[in-house]
Amino acid sequence: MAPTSETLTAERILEATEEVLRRHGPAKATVVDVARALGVSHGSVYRHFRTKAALREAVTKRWLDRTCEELSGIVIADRDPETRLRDWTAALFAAKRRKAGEDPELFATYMVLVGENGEAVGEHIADMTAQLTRIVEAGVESGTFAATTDPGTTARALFHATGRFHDPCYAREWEEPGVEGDFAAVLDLLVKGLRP
Amino acid sequence: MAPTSETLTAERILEATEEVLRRHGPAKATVVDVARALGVSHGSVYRHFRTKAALREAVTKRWLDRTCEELSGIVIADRDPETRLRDWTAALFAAKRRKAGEDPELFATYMVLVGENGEAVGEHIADMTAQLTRIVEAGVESGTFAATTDPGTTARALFHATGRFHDPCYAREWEEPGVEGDFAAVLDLLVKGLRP
DNA sequence: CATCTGACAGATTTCAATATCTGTCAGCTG
DNA sequence: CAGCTGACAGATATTGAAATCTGTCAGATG
Repeated sequence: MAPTSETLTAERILEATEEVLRRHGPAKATVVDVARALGVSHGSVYRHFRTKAALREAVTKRWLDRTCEELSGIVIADRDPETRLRDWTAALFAAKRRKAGEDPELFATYMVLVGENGEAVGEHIADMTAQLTRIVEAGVESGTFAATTDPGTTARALFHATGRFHDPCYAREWEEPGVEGDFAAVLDLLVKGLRP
Repeated sequence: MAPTSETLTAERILEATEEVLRRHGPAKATVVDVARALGVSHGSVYRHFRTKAALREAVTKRWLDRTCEELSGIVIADRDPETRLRDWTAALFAAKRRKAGEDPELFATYMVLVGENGEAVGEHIADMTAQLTRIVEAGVESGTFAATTDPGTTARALFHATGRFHDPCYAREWEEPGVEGDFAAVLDLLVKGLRP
C-alpha cells in the first residue's frame, strides 16, 4: 500500500499480490491493483513477471511450498516409521483443515489458483509423495513395512488413498461429525496393509 | 419432441428432462424447454414436480440409482469375498471412467446436477457403502477378512480410500497414463490391510 | 544504462436495459 | 371434475455498449 522507495523485487511483488488476492479475491485481483498497492506503474510489474498468469503461478507455488515445508520435519523425525507415517498424514490433514476452517475465503482463493495451474499442483504432489517415499523407505529398511512393491509406488498409493483428508475438493466435509473416525479407519487399514 | 397424446406421467417428464439436459446442458435447460419437448404447457410439468429443483433432483436420483444397480450383481455373486471386493471396486472405477470418457459433456452435466443436490449424493453414497458392507460382512464371516472394526466402518474406509478412482471430481485424471497402476497399488494395499 | 512510466490496441469485464424463465392460479376443455 | 392452459408478477439470464484490464513499447528518469 505504502509507496516504499525500496527497489522493486519479485519477492515484494509476490507479497503485494498475496495481499491483493486476500482483499479482492481471485476474480477481481488485477495486476493494476498490485501495482497500485506497491505505488508503481503496472508496467514495472511486467518487468518481473511476463504475464498475469505467471504471477499467479508464482504465488501458488509459494503457498504450496510453505505447506510442504511444514511437514518436512516429520519425515526426518527420530521415531519409528509407522509413527512417522501416522504423524505425517495426520499433520497434513490437520494443516489443511486448519487453513480451510480459519479463513475459508482465502482458502477458496487458493483453490481457484490451484485449479488454474495444474502444473504447479503436479510438482507439489511430487514433493509430497517424495516425503512419503522417504518414510516408506525407512520402514522397509527397518523391516516395519513389507517390501512388496517399490517405495515410490506405495507412497503414491498412500497419498491417493488419503486424498479425502487432504484434497481441497473435500474441504467442505472436513468439519462434519465423524471425519476423525473416518480418517482413523482409513489410516488403520493402510498401516495394516503395509505391515509384512 | 413429438407431442404424443399419451397421458403425461412423471416418468415421461423425467425422460424428456434428460433429453433436454443432454441437448442444452445444465445451465440452459429450462422447464419451458421440457414442456415444449413434451408438447404441453409448462404449467403441466409443475403439476408433477413442485419446482425446477425438484425435477432436477429426481433426474439426478434416477442417474445415481442406475449406477448403483449396475454394481448390485457383484455383491451377491458366487465368488470369494476378496474377489468380489476387487471386482466391485474395479467395476465402479470402470463404469465411472467409461461414462466420463464416452460423453464428457453429459458427464459434466450430471456433475453439475450432483453438485446441486448434496442430499441425493449422500443417499447414493449410503447405498454404495451398504453394498460394500455386505461384501465385507461376507468376508468376516468366512474368515477371509479380519474382524477388527465393524463392517460398516470398514466399508466406509474402503469407499473413501478409493475415492480417487470413482469420485467425479477426479474425472479428468482417469485417462492419464499410470492410473491403472495407481488403482492396483491402492487396492492391493487395502486388501492386504483387510486380511487377518 | 538499467529501471520505470504512461499511452496505446486488443481482450475482458461491468452494467443496465431487455428478454426469458419460474412458479401460481383462475378458468377452459374433454 | 381431473387435468391442462396461458396470462401474470417477480426473479433470473442475455445482450451490447461503455469501462477496465492486459501486455507492449518508445521515451522519461536518475
